[in-house]
Formats: sequence, structure tokens, C-alpha cells
Amino acid sequence: MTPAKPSDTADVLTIREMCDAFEVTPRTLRFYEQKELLFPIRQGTRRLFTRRDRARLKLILRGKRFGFSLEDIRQLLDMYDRDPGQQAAQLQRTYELARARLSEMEQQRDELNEAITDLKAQMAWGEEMLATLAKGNAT
Amino acid sequence: MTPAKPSDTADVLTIREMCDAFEVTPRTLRFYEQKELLFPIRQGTRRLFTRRDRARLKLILRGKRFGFSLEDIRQLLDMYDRDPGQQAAQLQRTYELARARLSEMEQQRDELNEAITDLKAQMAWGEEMLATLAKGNAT
DNA sequence: CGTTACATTTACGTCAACGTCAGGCCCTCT
DNA sequence: AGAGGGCCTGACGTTGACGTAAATGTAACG
Repeated sequence: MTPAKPSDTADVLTIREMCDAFEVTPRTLRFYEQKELLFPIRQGTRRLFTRRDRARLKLILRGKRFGFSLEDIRQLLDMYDRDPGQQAAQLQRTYELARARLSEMEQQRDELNEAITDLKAQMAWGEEMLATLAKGNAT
Repeated sequence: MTPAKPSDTADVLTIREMCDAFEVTPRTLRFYEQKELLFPIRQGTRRLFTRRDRARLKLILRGKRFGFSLEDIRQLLDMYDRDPGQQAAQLQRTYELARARLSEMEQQRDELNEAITDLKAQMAWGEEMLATLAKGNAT
């Protein structure tokens, strides 16, 4: 009576197991499937996520962290398992996208830093004001 | 016959003058009015932006740079000219919001930096791969 | 057989800050 | 009178990544 509950230790995961493993919602997985980012196999109507899906999802989430859009990610993923021969060219392409994204991120960071500096300056000004007003209203 | 074209050097600006002065579109100004961020006076159906509107818009744009939502900005602006007496309390409130926003920005920057670092690492890995593949395919 | 507990599909809703028409008024120059 | 220009209102469209609701299925437990 081995408690073979979910997917019986096979190397496929149910949607719930997948969600728990990656901290995403079922909606997200279905959404990704619809967007052709994942291709779970079907047992009747249910989805079973393979090792390949898990690898892809890991890459998807990593890509998201870097700010790539799902569409970008899909293209990269597609490229890699469409023709597993043009390795160099593919890596090249990936590399270019990464470089572009990287400079975007750095620029964004710089703008953010500028804004932070400015906001701090404004706040320093605000502190003066507060002090002044406090003196004025002192008992 | 002074060529009194737009608003005749008075201290009100037409929508176009306002747009040119602040580099925004008419749509934006109308939108801000609808959102109760600006209150241009009406000459018939046309808008005339006063000095007060200009001051507010300046603050709005500054706020946006800091990542405040229009709704946040509206509340702050409202607060300031609803009761022009609670200066200290208002400044206090503004200060709190600014502090909160500041830490959000700093966190965001940190996450971005982390992602940048990670992406760079990935890219270094990619370079190795490219080099390896290049050797393999060398003539 | 009934209930519980997930699963599925379909499709509309969300959020922000505007963009983009479409249609119409009013004034001015020619 | 016609053409042109600027301004107006009103309302739908955009973008991305899902959330959420409704109706249905189906598998297993008891």
C-alpha cells in the first residue's frame, strides 16, 4: 500500500506539484502553456509536466528576473530546441539579447540612482523645513 | 497693433503654451485635469493654465520622476492646498511617503544590481561556451 | 450514490497613464 | 464661402502577465 498519491514518483509532476515546486499558480502554468512556453503532456485532460518542462520553467523564471518579456523568452527557448545544431549562432543571438537587456538594466539603475539622490536632497530640504516649523511652534 | 497672439503676455497659458513649456501633450494635461491634478480656468470651453497650475505641474512631474503614482501625487497636492495651516503635519506626511518611496527605490535598485551581476555571470558562462564551440568548429 | 477535492475550459476583468481616433465648434485668412 | 488651424468632448485601444468567475468534469473516498 505505497501511498502512490500524486504522480507516483514518476518523473512527471501534476500541476499542483509543479506549482509547489516553483511557487507559481496553476493559472500561470496554463498561461505559459498557451503562450507555448511549456508543453506538458496530457493524461486525458490533465497536464503532466516533464523534466523538460521543469527545465524550461526554470529558464523562464530566470529570464523574467532579468526583465525579459515572455515573448523574448519564448523565442530563445524555441530557438534552442528547434534546431539543436546551430549552437554557436544561437548562443550568439542569446548573447546579443542579453547584452541589450543588460545595458537597459544598467541605464535603469543609473536613472534610479539619480532619482534616489535627488529625492534624498529634497528630503534634506524637508528636514530643514520641519526644524524651522518646530522652532516656530515651540512651546 | 501689438501681435497679442496667444494669451497676450498675461500670466495664463493656453494648452499649447503649457505643453511646450513642460514637454507634455495636450492629452496629458486634459488627463491630469480629469484626475483632479490641475484646475485650469475656462475661457468659454478653452483651458487657461494659471501660475498655480504651472507650480502643480512642476510638482507632478517631479513626483513622477520619483515613481509616485498620480494618485499619490494628487493626495499630497490636495493636502497642501486644502488646509494651508497644518504645514508641519503635512510636511511630516510628505516626509513619510518620501521615506517609504525611497526605500522602495533602493530595494529596487538593489534587486536590479543583483540581476545585473547574475546576468553578467551568465554571460561570462556564455562566452566560454562560444569559445569552446569556436574551437570545435575551427578549420 | 453523494460529497469532497482538484482539474479543466472559456472568457471577461485588472492596472496605469495616457494614445488615438471620430466628430464638431469657433475663429481667421483669403 | 471655403480652407485651415486649434481646441474641445467622448470613447475605445494599448500593454503584459496574469486574476477571477462560471460552468463542467472526473476521480477517489466512504
